[in-house]
Amino acid sequence: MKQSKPKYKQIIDAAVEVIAENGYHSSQVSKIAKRAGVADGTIYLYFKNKEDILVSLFQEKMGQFIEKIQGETTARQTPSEKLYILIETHFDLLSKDYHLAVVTQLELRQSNKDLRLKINSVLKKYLDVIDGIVEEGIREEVFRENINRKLVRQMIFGTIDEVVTNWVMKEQHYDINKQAEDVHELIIEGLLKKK
Amino acid sequence: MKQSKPKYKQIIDAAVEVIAENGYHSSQVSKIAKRAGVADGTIYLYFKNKEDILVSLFQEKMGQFIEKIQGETTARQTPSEKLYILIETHFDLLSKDYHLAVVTQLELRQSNKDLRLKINSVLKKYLDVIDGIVEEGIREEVFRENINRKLVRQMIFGTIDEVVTNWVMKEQHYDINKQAEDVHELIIEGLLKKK
Amino acid sequence: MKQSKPKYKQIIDAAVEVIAENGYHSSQVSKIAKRAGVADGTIYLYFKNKEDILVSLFQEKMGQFIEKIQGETTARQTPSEKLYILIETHFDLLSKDYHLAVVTQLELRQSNKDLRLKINSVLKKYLDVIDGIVEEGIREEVFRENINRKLVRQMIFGTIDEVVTNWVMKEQHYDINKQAEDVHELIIEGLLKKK
Amino acid sequence: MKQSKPKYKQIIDAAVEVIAENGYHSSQVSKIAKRAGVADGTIYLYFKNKEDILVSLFQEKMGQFIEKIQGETTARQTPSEKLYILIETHFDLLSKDYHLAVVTQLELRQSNKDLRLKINSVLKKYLDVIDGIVEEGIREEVFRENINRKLVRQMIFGTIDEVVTNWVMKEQHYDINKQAEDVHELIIEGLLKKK
DNA sequence: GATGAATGAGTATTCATTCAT
DNA sequence: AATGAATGAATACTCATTCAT
Repeated sequence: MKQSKPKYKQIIDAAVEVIAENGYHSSQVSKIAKRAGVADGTIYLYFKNKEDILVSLFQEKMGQFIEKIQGETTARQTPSEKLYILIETHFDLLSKDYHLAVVTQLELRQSNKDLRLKINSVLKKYLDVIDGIVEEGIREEVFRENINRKLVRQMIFGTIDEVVTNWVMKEQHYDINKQAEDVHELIIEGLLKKK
Repeated sequence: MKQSKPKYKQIIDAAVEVIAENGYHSSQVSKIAKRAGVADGTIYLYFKNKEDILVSLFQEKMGQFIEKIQGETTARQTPSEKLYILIETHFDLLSKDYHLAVVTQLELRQSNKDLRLKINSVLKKYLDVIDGIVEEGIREEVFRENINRKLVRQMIFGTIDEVVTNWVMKEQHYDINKQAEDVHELIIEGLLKKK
Repeated sequence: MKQSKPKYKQIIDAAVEVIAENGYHSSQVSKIAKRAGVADGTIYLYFKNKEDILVSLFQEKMGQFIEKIQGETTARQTPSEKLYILIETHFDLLSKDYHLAVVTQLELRQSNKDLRLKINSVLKKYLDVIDGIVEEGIREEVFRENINRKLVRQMIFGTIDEVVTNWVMKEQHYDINKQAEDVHELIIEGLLKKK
Repeated sequence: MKQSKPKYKQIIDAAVEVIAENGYHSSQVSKIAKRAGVADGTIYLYFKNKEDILVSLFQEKMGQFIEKIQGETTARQTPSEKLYILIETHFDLLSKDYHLAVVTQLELRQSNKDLRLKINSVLKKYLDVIDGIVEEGIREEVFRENINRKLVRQMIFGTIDEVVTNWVMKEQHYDINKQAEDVHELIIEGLLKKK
C-alpha cells in the first residue's frame, strides 16, 4: 500500500495500472479504488467523476512527459537535432513505462468524444513544441520554406504516434529506441533518393 | 420507410448515419433499427450481434475503399505517382462521405480490443498496398535503398491518418483534397531543404 | 423425414424428441418445426399456440397410455391384481419410451400454472382408474373400509410418480420393471410387520 | 418501507410473497426488489443472480423446515411415532405458511435442471431423516425386514408430497392437518384389510 | 395448405455516483 | 477526511406469432 504518497497521485497510479492490466472498459471505479487502497467514495473527494480521473491521469503523466521533452529540445542547437531528441525522448519515456504506453496508445482512445477533446487540449502543448521546432527550422532556412507548417506537424506527430502504437501492439517484442534515428532521417530526408 | 435496398445494406448504412450523428456509445441497436426502417429483431436476422454490425460495416465500406485505391494505384506508372494517387484517393473518398469519415476516424476507435483486432485485419489489405508501392520504389531505385520498409509504411499511414483525423475533428472546415499534393511532397522529399 | 405420417402427429413426435433432448426451455417452436420437417408457420395450422402443442402431446400420449392401462386392469379379477397390473403397465410403458418419460416426469413440470391445470385434467382419467380400483376393493371388502379414498389415490399416484421420477433422474441405470412387485406389496401391505 | 430485518431475509421473504402471488415466470427481479423495499441493484449485493435468490430461499426455508422435523422426530420413541410426527409437522409447517407451500409445491418446480439439482441437494437432508426412521424401524423389527428401503422412502415422500400438492392446488379449502393420521396409518398399515 | 421473413415485447444485470455515518 | 452500502438508469437479444406470397 502506497500510504506515503498523497491520495491524488495514489489514485492516478492505480488507474494506470488497472487500465493497463484490464483494459479501459473493465476498469471500474471500484477496481481503481481497491488498487489505490481507498474506499470508492474517496475517489470522489479528489476527482469530479470517472472521466476526471482519466483526464487528470493524462495531464499528470503527459505534463511530466512534455516538460522532459521541452527540456531536452531546448538544450539542443539545431532544429534537426531538436527533432531528433524529441523523437528519441518520446520513444525512451514510453519504452520505460509500458503500462503508460498501453494506456495512452490503446486504452484511452476508447474514450468518448468529450474525453478525447480534453485529452487533445493536453496534447496541445506537445504539438506546440513540434510547431516551434518547425518554425525555427524554416526561419533558419534549414527546412524548406514552402512547406505547410500544420501539415508538417501532423506528419511528425502522426508518424511518431503510429510507430509507438505498432510497437505497443506488438507487445514490445523489439526495441523501439533503436528506431529513433531512422524515423528522424525519414522525416528529415523524405523518401526520395538523392542524386 | 420501405427502401428497395436489401436489408443488409440498409442496416449498415443506417449504422453509419446513427453512429456518426450520435457517437458510438449512444448508438443503440434499437436506434439503428429504427433508422433502417426495420424491427429490432430483424437486425439479428442479418447480423450475429451488435459488434458484428460494426465489423461488417467496416469490411463493407473499407472493402470498396481499398478496391478503389488498388484500382487507381495500379493504373499509375511510377511509385511516386502511385503514392500520390493513393493519398489523393484516400482524401477524396472520405471527403465525399463525411459520416463514414467520422465513424472510421473517431467512433470506431472506441471499440474494444476484440473489435479492433478484426478491424485491423481488414486494414491489413490497405497496408499491403502501401507496402507494395514502397517495395517497388526501392526495387526501381527511386526510393532510398537503406530505408526501413516497415517504418516507411508506418510513416505514410500515420501521416495520412493524422491528417484525416485533424480534418474530421475540425469538422471539415477546409478542403482536405487540396492537401494531397503537399502531403505527398512531404513524404517524398522530406523536411530538409536541398541545396 | 416422416412424410407419411399426418403432420399433426409428426409435430407431436418431433416435440417429444426435441424436449427430451434439449429440455423444456430450450425447445423453441422453430426447433420443433425443423425436427418435424415443416415450416414454423405450419405449426400454427395444427396448433393454436406453443402451449397447445404440449397439451396435445400430453393428451395424445397419455390417451394411449390410459387406454392401455384401462384395458389391462379390466382384464384382471381382483382389485389387488388390478392395482398390480396398473403399476406394472405404468412402469413398462414408460421404460419402453424413455424420451416420453423424461418429458412427462421432468420437462413438462417446468410449465406454468395454466398448462399444468390442463395437464391435470388429462390426468383425471388415469386417477379415475385408480379410484375405480380402490372403490371396488372397499366394496368387495378386500381393502379396509375406513380408509379415506382420496388419500389412498394420492398415496398410490404419489408413490408411482415418485418412483418413476427417481428412475428417470438416475438416467435409467436400473430396471424399473423389477420394482413393480415391491411397490405393489408396499401399498397393499403397508410398512408394518404382521405378527 | 424500512424494515428492521436484515436485507438478506427481507429479500427472501419478498421473493416468497411475489412468487406465490404472481407465479415463477412473472416474478421479475425488479418486482421482488420493490416488494422488499430495496433498489434493484441491492438484490445483487446479497445474491449472485436471480437463480441464487431461489436457491437461497429454498435453503433458508427448507433448512428451518428440516431442522424442525429433525427435532420433533428425535423427541419421539418409536419409528412409527417418528413417522407420524414427521408427517404431522410437514403438514403443519406448510399449512401455516401457504405462500411458502405454493412456492415449494408449484412454482419452484418450474425451474430449470440446474436449479432443480441444487434444490434436490437441499432436499437430501429431509430424505435422510426418512431413511433414518425406516432403518430404525427395520432394525427394531417393527417394520418388515424384507422391504426395499429406497422404495419405502420414495413411497413416503411421494405420498406426502402428492397430498400437499393436492391441498395447495385445491387452494387450502380443507384442513390438511386432519389428514396426518390417515396418511400415517395408510403408510404403516397398507391398504389391505387384516383378518 | 405451406412457407419463412419479419415483428417487437419483455428483463436480468452492471456500475458510476451519492450520502448518512 | 473517509467510508462503503445503497441506488437506479440503461440496453442487447430471444423467440412466439403473424401474414403476404
